[in-house]
Amino acid sequence: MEEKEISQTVVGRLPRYFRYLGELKDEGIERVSSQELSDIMQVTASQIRQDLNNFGGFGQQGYGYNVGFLYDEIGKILGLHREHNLIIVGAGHLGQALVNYTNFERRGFLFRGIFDKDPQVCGQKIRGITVRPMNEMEAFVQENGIDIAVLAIPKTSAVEVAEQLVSCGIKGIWNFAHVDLRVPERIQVENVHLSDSLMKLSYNLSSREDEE
Amino acid sequence: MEEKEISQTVVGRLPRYFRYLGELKDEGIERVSSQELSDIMQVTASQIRQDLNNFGGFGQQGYGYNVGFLYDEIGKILGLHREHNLIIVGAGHLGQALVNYTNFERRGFLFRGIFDKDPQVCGQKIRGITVRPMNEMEAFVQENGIDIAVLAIPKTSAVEVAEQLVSCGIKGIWNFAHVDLRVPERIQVENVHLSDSLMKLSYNLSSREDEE
DNA sequence: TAGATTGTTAATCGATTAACAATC
DNA sequence: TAGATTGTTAATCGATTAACAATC
Repeated sequence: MEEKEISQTVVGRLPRYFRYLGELKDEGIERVSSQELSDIMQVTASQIRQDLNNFGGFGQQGYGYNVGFLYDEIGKILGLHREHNLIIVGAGHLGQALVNYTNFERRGFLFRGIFDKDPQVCGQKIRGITVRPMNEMEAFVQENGIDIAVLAIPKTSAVEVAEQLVSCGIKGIWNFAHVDLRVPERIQVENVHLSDSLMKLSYNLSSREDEE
Repeated sequence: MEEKEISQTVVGRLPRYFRYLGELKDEGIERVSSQELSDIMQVTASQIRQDLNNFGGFGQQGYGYNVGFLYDEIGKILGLHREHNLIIVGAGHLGQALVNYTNFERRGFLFRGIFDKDPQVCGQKIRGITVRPMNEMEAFVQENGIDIAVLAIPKTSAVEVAEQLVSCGIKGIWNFAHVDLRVPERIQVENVHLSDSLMKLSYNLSSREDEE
């Protein structure tokens, strides 16, 4: 389907376009030019046009882009037109926070199961979803068409759990554990390394001080 | 102090170097060459040398890099040799998850206060830290030398809270709200847009399918 | 000294911006 | 038709990789 491979740099910008277009749509705005979007989003109009043209000509010369149409198209590109079945591994604070964050569901990311190794936690319900023991995970993934697993566990167990998930056919891993997972190329991994992010902030604070 | 501005691309890689060097150090390994590190980290040796040389010559020809020394140096570059005083705004699930994540503390990021607009939540303690009402926030920041604020609140209130924080002298904002904050240039903002991250994963899952 | 490996310059590659012809 | 704005090519800029002289 895809002609050329799209760079991750471009992919990383798509959600932001999607967000701003959604806001414009909510405001009832029907059309937008790359220049107008450029002013709002603080990126160059040129970059916007280049980015969008990776996926096809969504605009019209002399008119610009139809907000609703472009919003829907980017949504489709991002795969938001279909539902994803997710499980969360790790029912700690972070796992709970993610389950309770309803915005994911609105975008079609549906939490189907929660797993935890702690027998004390198993059986409890989080937002209506029962926490299950780890030994039920692999069967659950296969029986419920789970495509994404969220790793909200310490790095010590993440590598092993990732291997289990791969072996039972998971397609994507949203990894909050602070390790780089080595998985077959067909498996998509998206890392959220919170402490890396905080260190970046720390660096920028220090370097700013140095300038003064 | 800094000679030239370091690109955010390079800065973004530093925490990862730091992590791997920490692991080598824990294993008792004393020296490492850029080539060895390259094999472990799956980046080119050339990039490692270029990145490190942005900050000075940490290695020695014919020998490589001293693991402990390089680890400490990168730590200093990242500003981890000094303590940071943080507050969390928003005592919801995410805010609680962050407070309970002890690794930040180990790196010198100390949570000094938690704030929430819900009177029901105020007065409660999370990991020994009392949740305070929002109207105490500005004074608290000034009186306790808070340099970083963590925004774990919905986007609807994030813009306003960010303005308050800026006005009372915050230096950095770790922003988990799904908005782009517009703050003066001197303020550092580091965004964690979880839904953007999930959408990226979703895109990569879809594009992978298309290839098959 | 010989071998190893850095620091650094030069070459390549990719991403961003500028420019403009195509066209609505 | 005239004006506006895209889609796209060309120019620039920055980041990555390769190569190698410096040096431990």
